[in-house]
Amino acid sequence: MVSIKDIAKKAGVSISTVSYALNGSPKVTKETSERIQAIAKELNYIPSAAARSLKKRETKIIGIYLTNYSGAFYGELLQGMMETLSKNGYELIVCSGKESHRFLPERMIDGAIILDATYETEELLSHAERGHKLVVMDRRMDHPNISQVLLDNKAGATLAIDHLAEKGHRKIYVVKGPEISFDARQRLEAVQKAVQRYSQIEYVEIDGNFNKASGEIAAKQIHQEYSEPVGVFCLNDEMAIGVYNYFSRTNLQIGEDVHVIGFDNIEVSQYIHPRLATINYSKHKWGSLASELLLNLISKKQHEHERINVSLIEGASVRDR
Amino acid sequence: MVSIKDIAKKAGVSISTVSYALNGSPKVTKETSERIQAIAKELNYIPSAAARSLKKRETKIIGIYLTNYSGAFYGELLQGMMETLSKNGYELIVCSGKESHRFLPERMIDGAIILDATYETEELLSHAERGHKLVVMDRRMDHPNISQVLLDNKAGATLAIDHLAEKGHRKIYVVKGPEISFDARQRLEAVQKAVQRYSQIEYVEIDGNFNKASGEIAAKQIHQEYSEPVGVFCLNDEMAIGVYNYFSRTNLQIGEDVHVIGFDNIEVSQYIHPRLATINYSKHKWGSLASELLLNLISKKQHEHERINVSLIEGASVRDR
DNA sequence: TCTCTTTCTGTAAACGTTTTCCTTCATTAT
DNA sequence: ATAATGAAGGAAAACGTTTACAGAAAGAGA
Repeated sequence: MVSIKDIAKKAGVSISTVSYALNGSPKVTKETSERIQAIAKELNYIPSAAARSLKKRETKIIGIYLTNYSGAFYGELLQGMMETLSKNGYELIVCSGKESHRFLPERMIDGAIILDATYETEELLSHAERGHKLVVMDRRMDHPNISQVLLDNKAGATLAIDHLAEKGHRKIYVVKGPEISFDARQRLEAVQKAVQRYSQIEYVEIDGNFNKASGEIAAKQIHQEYSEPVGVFCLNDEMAIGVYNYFSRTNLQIGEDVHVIGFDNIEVSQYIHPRLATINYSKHKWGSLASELLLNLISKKQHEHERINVSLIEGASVRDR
Repeated sequence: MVSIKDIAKKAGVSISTVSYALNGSPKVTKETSERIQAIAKELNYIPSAAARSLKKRETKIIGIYLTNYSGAFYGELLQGMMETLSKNGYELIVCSGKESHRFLPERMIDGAIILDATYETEELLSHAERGHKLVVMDRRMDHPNISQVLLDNKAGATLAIDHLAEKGHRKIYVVKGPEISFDARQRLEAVQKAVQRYSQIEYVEIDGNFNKASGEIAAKQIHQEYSEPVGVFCLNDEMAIGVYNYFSRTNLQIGEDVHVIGFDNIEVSQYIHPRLATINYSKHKWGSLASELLLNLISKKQHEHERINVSLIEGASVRDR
């Protein structure tokens, strides 16, 4: 591997001059600088990231922690992050797997964005305590080294229940999410509050796990109890897909007998029939905002709390009763 | 930041002893070792990744290069990679964005898996030439530092055409992929060859881009020219979804008037109606095999070429004419 | 001519590890 | 008693940068 030492030798200057030249410092004359640059190129010089980050104590890399990459869900989100970060000279890497947790404390990355409910809050806190910068998207945390940007789950869940109620539904099922998910808990809480406002509504909770399989299981239960048209609020779209899937094998029709609304507006939701009513929000903005807050945290050292707005998307999966 | 120097001072030993103790070397007695470990824990010591990789010239991190993260497609693939890698003490990071190309030459990662047609073959070659280890999944390359694992696109495309022909289709449209994609080129080539075997088949190519939008545009053309039932082979499932989407707004029915088969068997394909006929392969295996080859390349320094088998999945989207 | 700036370049320390040699000391064999 | 062996630990170099500081040369002001 060719290092600045080799360049220095070839150029007949010291390594510091090479370093200055390569970093465009004004401390070295234009001619020398250009001569050095030329030699560097000629020798195919590439700096060592390890050496540089050892000395500079930064890597210009940000990590995003995800539980699993599945779901078209993440595409837009990551795109939003990448754009904001690369505009500011940072790179994004996607991390998963228990061992990757070490990236932050070992200073392999300059900061982390967390969207992984299995990451212990304790652990995050200890990182923050050590001076590492974090943005959480999946929990509420208050610490000078942690910013947060959360979905307005409460508004979204309320919107969903109101939509079903408005369409005349009196019997409403809610397919819940996993206990570990902050979003799931917040959505459920809002549902419970919203539903209280409608005294005539009969409300039933069914366990769910945010994946298609649990949507199918929930659908089965709904099917077995079925006697009249019902509304079903799946706390995410993926479970709603599971519900569709189940009912496609029965004689009950989505949007006729079973009225379904989801949450997230994932890409598939617009391609299934009937179009899934759901709660939408900008994944792109969520990602870019999270990145922005992280950069602020790193440079200006100020932590902030932001919220992402949601809106209702109507679909033929929910119609008048 | 606490370093081994601090530990050494507190333990009253030299830094080399600390290093040995922390790395479980037999050069230091069990008692000393345990004492040092305890002090390390007490001081909350975390090693510096930069310092270590500077010295050891390895990071135990593998990078996978993707163009864009969209598509449920990647979930399983990455899962397969992660499993194989973590079993061998490696971490996986997902890289995107032009700047992330530097990770490999700067030795931030020990090897890379390429699934990104926009990555120049030239560039890959120059990395390999420098001694870096690569596995390509999206092109054919022959170099001692490069292994490859490709889909059997030829078999898949042939299977698709044969399936349509077998179902009695005489007019077949092929919605192509982008010129830049190796998979697209291979599939098209195989289609052209396969179609020659059926003299009575009328065969039409339509441009496509591997995304839903181009599927819709292709569908529009097919619709305009429509006179009798046709078969449509979309070179990937995503475009097939676009075709579904277009025809859902017309009076022509998929599986009745327009018979569609895709390629990839992405998750959505089984949730749309009618079920999309497609060419399937194990994304999990593709990923784990790629990782395995990379590890072999790194440890045993031998390069290999592998192929992933494909199979036909029938669906109601293709029926007898 | 001498000193004072200014402009350029070099010296050397530092970042935090790993690892190759040494040194020391105790144990055993002769 | 002496030499040989082995065990335990230490000193120091090395990995490839960055950067504070020092030094030299050259031009300008006195």
